[in-house]
Order: sequence, then C-alpha cells, then structure tokens
Amino acid sequence: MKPDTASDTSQPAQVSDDRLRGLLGYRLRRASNAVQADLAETLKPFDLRMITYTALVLVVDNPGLSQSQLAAAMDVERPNLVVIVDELERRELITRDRVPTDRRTYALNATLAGRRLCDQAESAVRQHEARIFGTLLEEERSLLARGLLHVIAQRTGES
Amino acid sequence: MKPDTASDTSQPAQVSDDRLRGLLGYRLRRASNAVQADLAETLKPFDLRMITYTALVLVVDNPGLSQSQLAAAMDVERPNLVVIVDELERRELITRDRVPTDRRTYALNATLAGRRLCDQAESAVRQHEARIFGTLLEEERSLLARGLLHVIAQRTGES
DNA sequence: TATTGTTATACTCTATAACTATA
DNA sequence: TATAGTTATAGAGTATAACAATA
Repeated sequence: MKPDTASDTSQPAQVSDDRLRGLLGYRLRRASNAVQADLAETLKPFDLRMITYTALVLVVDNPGLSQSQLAAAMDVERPNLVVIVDELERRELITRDRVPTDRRTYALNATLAGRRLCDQAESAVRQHEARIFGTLLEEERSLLARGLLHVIAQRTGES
Repeated sequence: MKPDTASDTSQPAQVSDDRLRGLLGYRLRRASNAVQADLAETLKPFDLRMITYTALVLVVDNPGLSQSQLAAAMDVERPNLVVIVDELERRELITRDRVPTDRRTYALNATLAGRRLCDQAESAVRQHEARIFGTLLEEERSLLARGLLHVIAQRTGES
C-alpha cells in the first residue's frame, strides 16, 4: 500500500521521541528498567536474580511460610515459583520442611548459609540504592517515594 | 539439608514484605508494573501493544526513518524490530519504502490510517495518564517527573 | 469438593549468530 | 570490509490446564 502522503525517503538526522518523553508512564518505565538493570548487576556476584533475591528475603523474614503464601506475596503463579524454590533449595539456602498438621504444604525456612547470603546481598543492595537514589535530597527522595506509592494505589492489587 | 535453627513449621498469619517495601527500587518496579498493566488495557481496543504503539508514534513523528534508527530509538535489537514492523505494515498502518540512494535501507512512513489510529490511541493514552497521575498535585507530578529523570540519568544510556 | 505442590506446555519478550543484498 | 534487514534460535519470564496427594 502506498502511503497517503508523499513518501519521505530521507532519514531524519535525529530521531525525536518528544511525544513519548512527555508521558510520565514512559519515564517511569525507563527509570524502572535502569534500576532493575543496575540491581541485576549488583546481585550477580551472589548468583542471585531479582526474583530469587526477593524469594530469599521473604523466606528469611517469614520463617515457615508455605509456597502458596510466598507465591501470593511475590505475585507469581504457583507453577513458576516451584523452580525458584527448587533452585534455592538445591543451593541449600532454604529448606522445604514437611508440616505435620497438613501434609500437603511445605514450610520454607532459610538455612544459616541462606541468611548469610541474604545479609551480604542486602548490604550490596543498600549500596546500589545509595548509588542511584543517594544523590537526591532527602526531601526529593521522600516525595518520589510518596508519588510512587500514590501511583501504585491507583491500581489496587498490582505487583 | 536440615536448617541451622529449629525449623519453623507453622505458617505466618501475615507475610511481611517490609524489607522489600523499604527499597525505592522495589516501589519503582511496582509502580511501573501497575502503569504498564493499565496502559496495556488502554491500548487493547486499538489492537496495539506498548511496543507497537511506541513504534507507531516514532514513525508518525519521524517520517522516513530507517529500521535501524527505529530500533536504536526504542532500544530494541534489530531482529526483534522486524516482526513489529511486519505487523504494522501488514495492518497497513505504515509502509516500507525503498530508498533510491541506498537500496539496503527502508524508509518507514505512516499511512493515513496509521496516523489516525495513532491519534485515537494518543487520546486514550492521555486519559490513562490523567487517570493515574491526574490525582497528584501539579507540583507533586513535576517533582515525580524530575526524580525519575534523575534516576534515569544515574544509569546513562538505559532504556 | 477444595487445596498444595507439581508437571507439561505455550506465549511473550529479549538476545545472539549467521545469512543476503547492498554499499 | 562494513552496514541494513532478515532468519533461525535460544533463553528468560509468565500464564493456564491438569494431575497426585492430602484435607
């Protein structure tokens, strides 16, 4: 199909994305991608991905929680959580313990190695956050945090 | 492997994610996910995904740009852009025009239908942005925008 | 019947190597 | 030789259906 105006076959010297830049959602996504990329690098030395780090933190902070509870907290489908828990268990960072009162569920608990790795990773993550957000003034940071919370609240029950 | 403390086999009544909530990056990701989910719903009636909408906007605003330029602007690998351009071309929203001076490259141009769809979608996207960010005060919104820009700048050349 | 964990599967998004045709 | 577009492919991440064991 021919375009409905004269075809422009000369390439622009500079591509303009002004219209997209005007969207706060676009800026939000770019900022989120930037932070996630930096976080991924931060966690790499610990052989953790963002999703395995999140799972490990939640198990450390909530000893005995079930896979269903963990999946709900992470907003991940149960089948997808299985491989994550498999990996953490294989690395002996957490254990799957049978619950005597309900033999369907596993109680997840962090091992000493798991808690240690979690501590080390958290220290690196704090440095990562300081690197990215530390150059903002305290007030700017808290306004950013409030603004983000507001956005999350607009869409209830979103991950 | 046995955990290194007494195993807790009682499930917590409430799962705490306080430690993750304390991270600005975590909040940023949740906010971004929430906005993207809402944007996806917003674009669905136009049969556009976020990535096809982005491509369409850039072609409309930069007539004649090449696929390489578009890929660079979107921070998408060239091979992955092919299917996006294929789809927009098949739907006769854009055209691939041969460039006489360099027969390797295609100049991308929006059709009238493409520009019309882009206009309609933009109107819906503006409403979506108003729905999510409109309840913030003007000053809060601009502080959020500045904070996000700052974050993006910390990681140069990030999508 | 309903729930927990699991398997299998599929679909999207993304990343890389290698090809073709042009320059 | 280098570049634009393409093909094939592989890896994440995510979603659904269906099953076994248990309640």
